[in-house]
Amino acid sequence: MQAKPSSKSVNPGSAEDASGLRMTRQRQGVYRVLLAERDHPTANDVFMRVKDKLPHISLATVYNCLEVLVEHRLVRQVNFEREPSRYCPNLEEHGHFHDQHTGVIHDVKFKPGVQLGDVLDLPSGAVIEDVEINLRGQLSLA
Amino acid sequence: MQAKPSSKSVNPGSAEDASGLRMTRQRQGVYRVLLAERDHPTANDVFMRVKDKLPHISLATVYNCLEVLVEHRLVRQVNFEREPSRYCPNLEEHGHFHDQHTGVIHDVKFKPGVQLGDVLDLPSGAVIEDVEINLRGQLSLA
DNA sequence: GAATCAATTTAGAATAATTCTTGCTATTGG
DNA sequence: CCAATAGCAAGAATTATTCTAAATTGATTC
Ligand SMILES: [Mn+2]
Ligand SMILES: [Mn+2]
Ligand SMILES: [Zn+2]
Ligand SMILES: [Zn+2]
Repeated sequence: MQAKPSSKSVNPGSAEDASGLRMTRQRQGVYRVLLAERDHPTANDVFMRVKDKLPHISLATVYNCLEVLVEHRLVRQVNFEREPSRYCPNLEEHGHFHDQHTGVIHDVKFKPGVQLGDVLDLPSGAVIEDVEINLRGQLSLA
Repeated sequence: MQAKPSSKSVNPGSAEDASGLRMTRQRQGVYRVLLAERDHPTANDVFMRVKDKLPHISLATVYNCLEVLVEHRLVRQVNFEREPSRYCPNLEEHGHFHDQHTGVIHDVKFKPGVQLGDVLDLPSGAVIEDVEINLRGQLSLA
């Protein structure tokens, strides 16, 4: 259990979001990199990109920032097979299509009104916290 | 390119399946372990179980066997987050539900007649080779 | 059955993404 | 300003998996 430091007024003048995330320069930088190009970069990709703005940032910090952004649900972590994790700022529920020809990962929207239970034979009493849909294939030009 | 050794008759007396997989003692043992308990064991789980029958088998061999069984589609590899890979002998198309309370992974069937394209807004021209659906949550007794 | 020779197995080393440790710095609230 | 807490950086550690190299197996041919 964690004793939260008492703050009477709601963080006056502090750069925290509603959930108490402190938006440091590094977290800001990492988050901006993710928003800038929505191409699902790896931690190392993010590291290389964020160095432009923050030349002294470390890879460990990039991992820390990504972790905290994921925990606070500003970003989603995407895992394909056993490849390095990728990160995605798209907060709508969506899946991913990995084009194995180009290597590009595309967001895939759910059709409106579709319920998981319409599609899958869920164990009775299952409370789903997280859904992950990953597709692999190719884009044929035809 | 691989020159296949010429065999006039179709492998008389050899223990190969149709696709040319040689069913060695080790591969047999690994495969049997997977069929015996359909609980999605890790490579290391398989290693520990198969040792009963093959005390000299190595972990590297278990990995090799699993890889070749996956390539030959006798077994599926299941990845949750960044946890160790798990292996599943259920060849029907299905998803997985990870009960985070018990740690058990349940197979989840697709409802009959459901097409991926009914549910997802696939990129046009996408040819899907592989579908992976992973759910995380809990089973409430209610 | 023996010779051949590629496929397989094994033990151990190597790899690589990620996590951990530790000492330092920055920020917060008082 | 002070004390407490949170965050950062550098490098070490972890660990699932893959690789290497040498020994073994076993299918095919003689
Ligand atoms: Mn890729
Ligand atoms: Mn688990
Ligand atoms: Zn995405
Ligand atoms: Zn399964």
